[in-house]
Amino acid sequence: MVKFDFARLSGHVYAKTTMQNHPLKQIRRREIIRAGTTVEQMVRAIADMIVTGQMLPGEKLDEVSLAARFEVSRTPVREALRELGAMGLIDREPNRSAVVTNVTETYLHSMFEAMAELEAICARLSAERMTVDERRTLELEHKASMRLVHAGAQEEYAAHNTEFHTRLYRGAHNDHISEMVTQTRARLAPFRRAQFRLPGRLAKSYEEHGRIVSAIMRADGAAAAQAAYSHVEMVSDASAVFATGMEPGARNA
Amino acid sequence: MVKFDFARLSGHVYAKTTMQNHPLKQIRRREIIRAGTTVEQMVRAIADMIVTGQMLPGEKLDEVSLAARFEVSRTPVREALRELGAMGLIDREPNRSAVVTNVTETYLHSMFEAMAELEAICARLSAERMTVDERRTLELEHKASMRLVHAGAQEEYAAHNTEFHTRLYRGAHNDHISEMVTQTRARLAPFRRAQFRLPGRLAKSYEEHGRIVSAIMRADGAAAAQAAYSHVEMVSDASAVFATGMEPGARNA
DNA sequence: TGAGCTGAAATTGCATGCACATTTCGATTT
DNA sequence: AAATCGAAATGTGCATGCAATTTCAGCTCA
Repeated sequence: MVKFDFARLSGHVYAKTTMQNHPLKQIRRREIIRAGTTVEQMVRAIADMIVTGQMLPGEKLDEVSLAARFEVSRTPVREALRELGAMGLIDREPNRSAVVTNVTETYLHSMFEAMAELEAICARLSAERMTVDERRTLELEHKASMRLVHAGAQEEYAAHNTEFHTRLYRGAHNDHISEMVTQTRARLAPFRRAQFRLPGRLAKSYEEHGRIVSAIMRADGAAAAQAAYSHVEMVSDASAVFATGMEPGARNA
Repeated sequence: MVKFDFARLSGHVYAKTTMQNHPLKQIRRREIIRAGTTVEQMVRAIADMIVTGQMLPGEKLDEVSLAARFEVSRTPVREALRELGAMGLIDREPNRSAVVTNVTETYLHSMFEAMAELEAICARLSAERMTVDERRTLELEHKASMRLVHAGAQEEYAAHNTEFHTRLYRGAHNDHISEMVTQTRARLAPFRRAQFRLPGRLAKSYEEHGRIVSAIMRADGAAAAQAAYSHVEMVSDASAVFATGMEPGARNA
């Protein structure tokens, strides 16, 4: 049983919230330490494990193991699990262990479709509402990413890609839509992980981004929406390969 | 301090999940009794109180009072609060009491806009995908509601209205979009409650529904989307009157 | 052989208790 | 009288413990 190291999480120093029996009580609580409560940290940590594929769909999450792993009691673990359940990352049923959500193929499809629709909305709104600064940064960052394509830097391009889409969400200037699309994106992450490994996918992605950017630059909402929709469709197709080959629930702890 | 009666909730018989000291153990657990765990019931109960306006934005939800009210310990209360927080119905910060979410005016606006976009998507997809049965029922129910408009039956029309929109969500045949729009709708409920009291709103709503239905019947997705979008815009405008007049946070327990 | 039963082990649901944080309110000072 | 400080009161965060449920290995019997 490997214990979990909170400190690794998101590059922040970790300190237990409750300073029970701790001699150094004078450290300012969480003014320097941007970490939140134990539960919040656990939520992030577990969500991360699911989203990055360290935990596969169907895998069980039992409370005592998690409590041991994080070195806390079951109480905060239960709260974290409840929140993860609300986020849709795990399934919970009364009196049985939580399980990493194993979406059906049709539900997965509905999520990809929803993703396309939401991204299309964001692109359209971005085309209509982005400030000059936002537009300029979007275009600059996009052009800068060409280097990554030529270098074939998959990891780095993936990071750029996330940022690109986040810019689109923010550019829509609608917080609720941003939240919805961000959450949907997180839930789809496990199924989208390996897409940039497909040959030629990087260049294709870059080209599709280009279409979105150019539509936004000329404030053509309809074109931006269209470009964003088909971009997500491509990703969806590319991901479907992995999703179906995944044999969910196979690795049950 | 009035204690809460679980049995009143959603018309189902209530039985504590744990049968501690109960002689009748042979009743099949929760096959007949559709109630769920204590926490689930509390989530529903509290969400209901918020959504129906029995609890106003800004009102505090302290754990000990709730525990007393529901006659449980603080542990399940905390879990319920965590879930309500994830649903966006309450705000929680470490070491302070949960508070009924008091959305800012701009966030409220973003939710109404998101609602319009989502409803438009549902209407478009419904126009493209509804089965003949779904289309027929939608039209029949819509026409039947004319009676309620003439009678001025606000309560009944509100119920019909909910069902009408739910039909649209289901007709889109996309579970994830359904979930998103349903959740958004729930969060907006407190601000939309009184809209049918506005003079002439019933007839206007009926007319707008009619446009959506007719577009769906002739499978015109674009028109359906357009009609749905402007329908929600109307509701948004009608609700804004109440939202701004609400003076949130005024009634702090 | 295998389907069903049984009881112990593993695991979840909730109550209780204590440490720490925040808020409240009165005493003291200016 | 207003402002400030500090201690009691109120409330949250988490640990621990017990009852109830689920799981599963071993057994029974058709």
